[in-house]
Amino acid sequence: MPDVGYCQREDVSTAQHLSLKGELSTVTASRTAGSRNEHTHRRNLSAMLTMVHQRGSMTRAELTRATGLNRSTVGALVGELVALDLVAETDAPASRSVGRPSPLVTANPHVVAFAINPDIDAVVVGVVGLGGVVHGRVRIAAQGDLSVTQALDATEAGIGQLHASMARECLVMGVGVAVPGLVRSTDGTVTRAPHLEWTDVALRDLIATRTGLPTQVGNDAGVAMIAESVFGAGRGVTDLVYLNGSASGIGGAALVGGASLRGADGYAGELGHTLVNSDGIACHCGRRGCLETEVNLQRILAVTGEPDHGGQYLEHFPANGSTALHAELDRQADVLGHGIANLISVFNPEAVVLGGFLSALYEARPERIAQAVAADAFAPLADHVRIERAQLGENLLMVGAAELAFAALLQDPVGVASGT
Amino acid sequence: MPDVGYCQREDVSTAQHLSLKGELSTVTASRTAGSRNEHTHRRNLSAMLTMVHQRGSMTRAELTRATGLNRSTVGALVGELVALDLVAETDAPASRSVGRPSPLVTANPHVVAFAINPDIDAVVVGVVGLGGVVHGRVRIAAQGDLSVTQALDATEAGIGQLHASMARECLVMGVGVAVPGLVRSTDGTVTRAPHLEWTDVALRDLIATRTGLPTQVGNDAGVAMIAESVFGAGRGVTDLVYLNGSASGIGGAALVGGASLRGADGYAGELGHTLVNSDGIACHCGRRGCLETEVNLQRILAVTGEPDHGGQYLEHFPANGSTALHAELDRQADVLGHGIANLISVFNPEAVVLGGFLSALYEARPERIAQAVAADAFAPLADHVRIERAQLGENLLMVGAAELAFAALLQDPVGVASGT
DNA sequence: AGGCATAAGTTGGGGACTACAACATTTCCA
DNA sequence: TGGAAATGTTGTAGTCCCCAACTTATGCCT
Repeated sequence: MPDVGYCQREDVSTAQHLSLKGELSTVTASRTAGSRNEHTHRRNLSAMLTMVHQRGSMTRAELTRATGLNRSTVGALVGELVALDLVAETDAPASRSVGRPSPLVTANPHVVAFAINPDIDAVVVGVVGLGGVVHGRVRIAAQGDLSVTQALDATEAGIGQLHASMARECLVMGVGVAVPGLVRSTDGTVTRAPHLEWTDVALRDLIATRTGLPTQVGNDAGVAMIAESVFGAGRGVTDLVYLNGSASGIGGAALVGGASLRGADGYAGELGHTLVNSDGIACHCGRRGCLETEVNLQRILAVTGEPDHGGQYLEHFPANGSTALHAELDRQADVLGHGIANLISVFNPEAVVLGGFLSALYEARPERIAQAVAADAFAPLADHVRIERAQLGENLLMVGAAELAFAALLQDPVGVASGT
Repeated sequence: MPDVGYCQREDVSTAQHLSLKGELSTVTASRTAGSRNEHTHRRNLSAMLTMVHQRGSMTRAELTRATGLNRSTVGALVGELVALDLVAETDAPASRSVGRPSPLVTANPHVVAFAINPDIDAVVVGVVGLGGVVHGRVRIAAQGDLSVTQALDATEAGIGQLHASMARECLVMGVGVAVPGLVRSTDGTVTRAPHLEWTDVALRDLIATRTGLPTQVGNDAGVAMIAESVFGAGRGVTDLVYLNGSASGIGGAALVGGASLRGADGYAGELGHTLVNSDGIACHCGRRGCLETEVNLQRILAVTGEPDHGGQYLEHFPANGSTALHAELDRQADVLGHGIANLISVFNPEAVVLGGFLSALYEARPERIAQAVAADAFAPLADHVRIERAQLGENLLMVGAAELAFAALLQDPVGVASGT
């Protein structure tokens, strides 16, 4: 019997996000010759659970239309999800139209995942339910720079705290971790996290053993992109580029044909290290003129003369700042526009979503960035692209990391939920 | 993971083709739509036909192992493909191992597609069979620059010539077109082909009405990438970047998680217009220092003082050229290395495949390019990436374009073949 | 208030597909 | 020459979905 879900880590990691990606290497399959009819059933359950999770409540009628399946089929499938306690059916809300009211199907928010985000000075731990509901979060400050051991301790402590305050009926599906660094997708190892100064940390296994829960690890920008694409500015978009500006640099990720861009090892999407200015300053990556050295919060703080206390300008720049600040914002807006145009040439996205201080920069200089993009990119590509600010605020990484943990459940509701 | 090759992400490019059969409208919602039992059958047939098409002959036993399906199921499926005349079963070759010999299943090379490649001075038309066999090709020269009408006439003439010489039993599945320019994937319109000076040409419909055959249009680099990924240097690779250097510029394409990168409108992959040198010369795209202005065959010809007569240096550079040539090759090798490093940061590919004069450049300066890549890219990404020369020669675009035409058949053998 | 139209859930029959097991066939090797 | 290994073939059972007919629930109109 294939014990789907927890024990097969490769399964879950390749199935990250919404899409099923088959591989052509067929050697591994011979053991678990999958029953195909059964798989049809699983796919339909998966599609249905994914819909109510992502789109919120839906009536059974809406589910019928959305899936194209027969009413009777939908009824049976929903019943199965209800029996697994993954969704709940409630009576229809008052009078919306003629006809017999259709029951409302809602993802059970008490099916939860823990979300972990280790950063330089703290670990943030949250608990997130199906539907993207953040039930709670705690921030556990580090003493000095965050070591791996500290991170593990904080993870355990945070989960413990949240566990105590959680509703009794909560069902924990797993742990999702968003790490600011390169994460190898095959085994969830943090190959290199520059700001944490971590190298080759087998984080997935460490957290999995510490917590006893199935764990998934992802790059923070990738995780944020997933969150925005499912619940935020990228809703319903299949091709988008996400750029996040934090105090420590620019992270990037892309959604390509509805699937997140992973690359051969999971390292894809280092969009902060694409060239925007050959004459620029040296980047810590060894190159010169990377996007993240030219469009950079520290350089803005240097102009304003402020110390960096972490969070300023991640949402807004002052409209009445100094001339020097305005000049620097102009410069960075131009460079960002060039960088975006470059990415548009590569990805032809439907939308470009900006988070962190890039969102603030876009708020401050929307037309300037749009002009730089229009000037640089091929017209057919630039014409249709939407530039948008990220919509999910402080819960961005929590929701996204939880999404990592939910992926296995969403892909195979019966296998994962009934095995628990 | 129970499912192997037969559960790949549905290909958007083929979805549009299905719609003309008046199929279910579930195509548009394929990401979330429900799955049916008949889909299972279709996917399995598709997987099997795709395998014999791409890998060449396989025994039924190999198919059984590769799909993980039951022997009886495979027998029935193969029988169906034989009945449709899409594959042929032949007796096993002499004694390869113990046991009853397994019949050899081979894609029927007489199931063919026409491949069209309009270029500045000519249209090349070919006829390609399943399995990637090029049965024949003709080149029809243009008078002056190639107009759309000329291209259509040449297409018709070329198909006519090839038709006359084709085996009687050939079954024509459609037409695939490789165009040097931006092609909108939704309707096969050539939005802009700079070197042909075409703008907004509804090429798919024009050729479809002219020939009476279902037609697919793609960008030439994308088409070449598909060919290399299926039959050439990118065999078995799911994440690769392809760069092709022609006399008129650099085309690019990427394979991402086993699917070709298309973008929202199909324009993705303009890798020749990514920045490599802010101080570089102006590009026809309006920017400065694009990869294709810095790594450029014309600039090499300018150094050697030769006139451009089309085909030189697309395979080899002379080892004993002038000092100026060598200096220029060095410079271009360095720039190409930087550009590749940039793309590696973005895509984290398993392989980078170089075609056209870039292949010749890599042959001439392998270590120099490798060094530039290693110096610029993150070590974890650069370490594993293979840089390779394209393997398919003059048939590259023929095979790739035919692949466009075969896509619908490969995805739904019964629907397409029995409808013919 | 009571029918009528609309919309949707429910139930049972039928079709399509795959798995499995038992049996038949072919080849290699001792 | 017979046994082992590998494979094809056939019939049964199980799963899943669709369809049609029936039932239930609501809004609207007379």
